[in-house]
Amino acid sequence: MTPANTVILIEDEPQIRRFVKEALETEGWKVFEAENGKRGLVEAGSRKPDLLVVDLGLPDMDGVEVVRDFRTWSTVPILILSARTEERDKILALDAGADDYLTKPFGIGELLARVRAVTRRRLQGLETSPKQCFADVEVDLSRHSVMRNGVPVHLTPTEYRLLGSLLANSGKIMSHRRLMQEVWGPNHTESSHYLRIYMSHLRQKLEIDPAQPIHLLTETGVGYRFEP
Amino acid sequence: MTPANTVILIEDEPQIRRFVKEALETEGWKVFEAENGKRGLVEAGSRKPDLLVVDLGLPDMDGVEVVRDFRTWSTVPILILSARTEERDKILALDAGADDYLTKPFGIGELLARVRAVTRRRLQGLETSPKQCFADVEVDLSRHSVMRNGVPVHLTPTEYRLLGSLLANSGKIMSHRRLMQEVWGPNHTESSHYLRIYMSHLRQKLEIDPAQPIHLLTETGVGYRFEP
DNA sequence: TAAGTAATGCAAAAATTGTGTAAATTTTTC
DNA sequence: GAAAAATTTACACAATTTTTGCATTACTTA
Repeated sequence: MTPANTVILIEDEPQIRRFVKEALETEGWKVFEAENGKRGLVEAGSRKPDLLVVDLGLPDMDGVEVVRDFRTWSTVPILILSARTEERDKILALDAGADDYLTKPFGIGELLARVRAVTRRRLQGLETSPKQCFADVEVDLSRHSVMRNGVPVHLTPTEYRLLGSLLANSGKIMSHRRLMQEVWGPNHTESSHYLRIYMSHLRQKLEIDPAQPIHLLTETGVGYRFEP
Repeated sequence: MTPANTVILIEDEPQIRRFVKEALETEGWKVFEAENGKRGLVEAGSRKPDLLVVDLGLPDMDGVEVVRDFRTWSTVPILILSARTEERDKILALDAGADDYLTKPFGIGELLARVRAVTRRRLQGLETSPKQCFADVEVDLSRHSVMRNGVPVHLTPTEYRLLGSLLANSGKIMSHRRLMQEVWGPNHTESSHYLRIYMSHLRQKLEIDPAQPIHLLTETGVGYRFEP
């Protein structure tokens, strides 16, 4: 878990709360606790959680009510903990918007595995890809997108590979031979002719003054270099 | 009539298979059965399912292996049925990519509620709301409905899956290979010929000027992208 | 510092590859 | 068996890569 993800744990029994809290913390979760439904909803509203773990049997309101209320404004995953084994209870909670329902007593391992399963899809979607910026240009190599002043810039596949190769070795000099090999493959290492043409294209598209490049630099007799 | 959702049921015991099949059919699922893992994977590859229900104890291979194999090319939800109550088994299956794990014996009601929970999440997808709008078009993936200026637009199942795949990854480039895998299954990754034909259909049906698309965009040599 | 040589930049062509669309044919579905 | 959908076939068109050609810049040495 890269950035400490936040979970709200709504559970009135202190022992179970402590047990679950410790388990979640071993997986890198930042846990906020609430001992009743009302406080839980307030916490959920202010902490911007990535997950809710809710006990069904709360002192002030039913857990299903918590789920319903929360679902009116958020799609964050909800995992239910409950001592109730009745099928009717499970159906009610799941149809109210819960993602999973775990019956007490349960093992730490299963709890954590279900948490992983329930948060997996969301994590995939929220994964922020690394962006590289220079001047008025923003490059997201993994998403294949280049923006200039917020306007998309179209690059051809070859232009893309060349830019990627330079950016991946930002600041370092890349020899003609090395660049040719990375972009055109191992059979095109003699000439650096294509390189000049495509460097020219990149400068036209990305440099403020293509004739006086400040980021896509020539190292005469050696190769090229990207300077951030 | 909206096209029925498809589920592959991989289960060797005939009684349970019939029991589960009938339950799913009452909810409008179109059920394809397989009595072992190999056949199940073949069915999954050719039927383009929206859900997999897998028994862990299969005669030819372990259910976890089925999950792993399937997950190499599809993100469709997987629900595990199992007689094994060991925590270790649950953890293994969930971490292999299953979305939920139901222990035998189980009730019809709980099974269906868990199916609803698991597919609801999928339709909301990666942080996408159930309804997506662009230009004069309104798409509701959960209802299988597409409207244009309030008028229903008919899409064939393939057109629908392709649109769904693009919308679920809104803004990102989807490679030919990835789209072919998601829409035509793991055995059609070489050619991107169908893709061009169905992209053309979608543009005819959804773009204001199909010859100058502004939402269903081509990334020459790479793939396609939906721009909201 | 001027002239010569090597290296680089760039435009525009030809060649190649990728793409859009219609229509005919086969397969599936009801 | 009729209708819908998927697949196959065919070809015009567009984008990209490669080739060609030459002007410009950077280094070297007299």
